[in-house]
Amino acid sequence: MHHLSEQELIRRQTLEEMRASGLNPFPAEAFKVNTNSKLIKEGFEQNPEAFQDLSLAGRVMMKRIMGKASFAELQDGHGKIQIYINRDLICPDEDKELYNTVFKKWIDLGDFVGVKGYAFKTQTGETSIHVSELKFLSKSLHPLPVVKTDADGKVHDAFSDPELRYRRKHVDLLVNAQVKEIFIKRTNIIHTMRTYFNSNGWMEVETPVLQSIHGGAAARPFKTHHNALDIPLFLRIANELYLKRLIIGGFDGVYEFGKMFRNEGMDRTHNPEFTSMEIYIAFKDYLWMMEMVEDLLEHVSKTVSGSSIVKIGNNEINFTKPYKRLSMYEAIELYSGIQVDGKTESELRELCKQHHVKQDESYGFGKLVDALFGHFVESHLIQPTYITDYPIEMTPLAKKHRSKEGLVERFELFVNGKEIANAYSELNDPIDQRSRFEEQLKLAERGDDEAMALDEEFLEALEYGMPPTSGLGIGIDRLTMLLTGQEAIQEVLFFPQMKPQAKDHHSA
RNA sequence: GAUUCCGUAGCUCAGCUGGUAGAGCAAUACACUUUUAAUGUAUGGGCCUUGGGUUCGAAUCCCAACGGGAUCACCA
Repeated sequence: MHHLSEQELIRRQTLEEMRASGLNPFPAEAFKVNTNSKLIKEGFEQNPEAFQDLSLAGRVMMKRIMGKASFAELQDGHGKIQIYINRDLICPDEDKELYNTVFKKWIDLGDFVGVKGYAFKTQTGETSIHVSELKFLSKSLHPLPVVKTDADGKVHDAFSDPELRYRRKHVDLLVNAQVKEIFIKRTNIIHTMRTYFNSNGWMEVETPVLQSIHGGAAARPFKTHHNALDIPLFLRIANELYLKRLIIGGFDGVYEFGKMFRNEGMDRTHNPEFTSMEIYIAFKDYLWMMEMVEDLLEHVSKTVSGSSIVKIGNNEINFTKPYKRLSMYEAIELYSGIQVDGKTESELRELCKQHHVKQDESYGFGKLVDALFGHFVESHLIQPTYITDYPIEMTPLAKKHRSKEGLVERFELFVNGKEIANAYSELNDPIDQRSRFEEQLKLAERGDDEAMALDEEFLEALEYGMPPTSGLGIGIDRLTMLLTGQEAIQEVLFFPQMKPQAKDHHSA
């Protein structure tokens, strides 16, 4: 138990006084509501008669007491509304305790109350509730930050410390209205995507989070242990191989929204667990997938933002299809003048050294190309742009390009300088897949710690035959950041991972 | 991981070149029957992140730890 502040002590004392007087600070019975703050504010003007018999409930966020009449602000799930409380109206008899003691003294900011009454306009024109009944619903023992907005819309005493905001998201959500909007949008994004997929007949599925081989991506995993089997298990870094096994099993289209776990660095764009959406469609290729993705994103943007143009920082991103397409080699040449095609690994390494591009001896041809791309191109790709046709070495799960030697049928979608989607024509030749895994093992021996592991079960599944398939992965957190104009992943996660808090030295 | 800045009341912040703390809001008390960052008067509230050091004296200077922000590198 931490040391109680003066204000916390006072609230606990108030709690005792309430109990002593017979007023339950945490009553069990439901309080029936028939409206909410938003409905009243949006509807009262046009149809005042419909707002004469109201019952609503929420937190008291502000009290303005003026003797025998007071104003307060009530916040419910839809916003805030002002309530007007007149002593002689809520206490028509001699007993004025409800007003003088319960309302004025015992109700603290953050407490829940239920009110009944009718809507009206105050002298200054604000739609408010004229309260005839007041019921105490729940006590708040921990004071909330009091954030005020003045007539010019300027926010005073904002609850703005990022660490506190992230650690106490419940407080952030309560006092910073725009935070809630981000999460409503996030849910809408996911809902819209799901509806789009379902309407095409693709099926939502679930695949294992605990995996004995962490395949499907290049990343360091979290390791755990299963006691009964006495085997190590890993939290998934990807679900790709399982979803392909479902395509092998005969589904035409499967998708999964799910958490992935990567045991790597944390910063404003990386959380150890993050949400990805992966979808696999049989009898399609990556060219088809590009058309699907641009159609999907335009649709999602319009549905959740009302526009296909989204502002982020100083940039205006236009999600209207179609998107620009550039092969990886074209992109590198365009932004650096370097021609990659036909170069050898050692020639590329020399070029990297010349341009101070980070690389080391473990890098194969593919990673050197990727290093050049990251150095010269990525930050320029502000408007949605498909980068296509990647070197075979860096993409062991994609099908060889139908016409270009040494490349695979892959694209990544870049928006605002960051990758938000990755897709292939999936490799379905089990012989080729085995040799690609073996190439990965060689890279691992050279010291590439991101090289992929060989998965015998997956290879066996492939041998049964997989139809030509296109697969896509979209980072949902990143997409949400884009569509809500946020620059930190912590802003789009309810509970971002935080370092453990320092111990309280004052506690016994 | 590297660089850099920061850590003062419940919240947002002042505290200059070292002399053991201030404001607004919140809280407490009183006044006030249409206010809205309500107002007026009064009051209480701080191991100044932690641990060392320099000094007669440290919130202030130095070192370290812990926590955080920003930028860069890697990953989605």
